Amino acid sequence: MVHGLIVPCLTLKIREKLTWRLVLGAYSFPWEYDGKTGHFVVGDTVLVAETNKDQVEVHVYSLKNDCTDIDEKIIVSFFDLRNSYTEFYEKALKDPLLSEFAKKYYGWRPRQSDLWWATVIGVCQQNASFLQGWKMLASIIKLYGRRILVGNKELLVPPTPNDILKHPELLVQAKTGYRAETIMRVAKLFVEKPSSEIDFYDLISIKGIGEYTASLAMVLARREYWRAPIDRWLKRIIAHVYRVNDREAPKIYRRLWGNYQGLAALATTIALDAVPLRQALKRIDKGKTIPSIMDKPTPANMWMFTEYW
DNA sequence: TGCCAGGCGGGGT
DNA sequence: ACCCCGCATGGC
Repeated sequence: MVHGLIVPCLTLKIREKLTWRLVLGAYSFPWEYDGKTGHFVVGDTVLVAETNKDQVEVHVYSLKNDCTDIDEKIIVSFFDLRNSYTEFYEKALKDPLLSEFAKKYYGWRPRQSDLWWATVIGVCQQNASFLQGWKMLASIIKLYGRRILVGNKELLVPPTPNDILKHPELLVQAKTGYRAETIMRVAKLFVEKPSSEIDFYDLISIKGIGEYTASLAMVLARREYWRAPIDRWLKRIIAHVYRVNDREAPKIYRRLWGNYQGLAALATTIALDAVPLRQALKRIDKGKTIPSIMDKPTPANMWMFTEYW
C-alpha cells in the first residue's frame, strides 16, 4: 500500500470535442474511469478529467508535493491535443471496416501510456484473448497492490519495474504463465536504462519481445502510429476485409494506412469489441463494426465491469 | 477432454 | 525466408 501526498497544481478547461467517453473509457479499468471522471497516473502526476456534457476540465495533481515543472504540456501530450487526427479520420471514413467507427467516434485517440506498462500490456496480449490478457494485467496490478488516494478515490497503480524484480513470484500468481520470464527481462531493462532512452530496438532485442509487442508498445507510449502491430488476429481480418492472402496483409495495410497503421489497428480492436477471430470475421460480414457488446468486458466498456478485475 | 487464443524463439528445411 | 512446434493458462 502506497499513499502519495497529493497536491493540486493546475486546472485546464479543454475546448476540443473528442468523444471523451471513449477517450477516457477505452482500455480503462473501473478505478480509472467511472463514466464521468477519469483518473490517470502520468509520471509523478495524476490527471483527473471531469466531464460535463461535452465540456472537460482536467486537474493536474503532483505526487511529489511540488508543482514546479508542471504545466499544460502534460495534458496536451497525454491527450495529444495538438493533433486533430483529420488525416486519419478522412481515411477511416472511407474504409469498409472503420467507417462506422469513425463516424460515431470521430476524434477519438488513445491516451499516452507509460512505455514500461505499455510493454507489459503487449506481453500479456501474446497468444491470449483480450479477456485473458486484461485479466492478467488487472491481476498484476492488484497483487502488487500499489495505490494512490486522490480525494476519496482510490486509484490502483501498476507495479514499477523494481516491484516486479523484488517479487517475481507474484507474476506467476497473476497467471501470466510463460510470459513471466519476459516481463522480468523487460523490468530489468527499465531498471537499467531510463525509459526516455529506450526505443523499439531495445525492446525487440529482449527475449520474448517480438515485432508485434514492440510495435504495440511504441504505438501506445510514443504515438509511433506508422508502426503496425499486426498479430494473427488482425492479419486474418485484413486478409478477409481487403481480400488478400495473409502473407500480403502487412503490405496492404501499409499501403492503406501509411503513417496511421498503429492507430487503425487500435481502432479495429475497439470497433470489433476485440472478440476472438472467428466471431470477428462473422461480425464484419454482418456489418457490426462498432462496439456493441454489453454483457461482458470489451475495450470500450471494460471500465463498467468491476466484478471481472 | 483437447484445443484454441492479439506471439515468440529455436530448430529444422 | 520460410515452416513447425512447444510453451502456461483459462475457457469452452
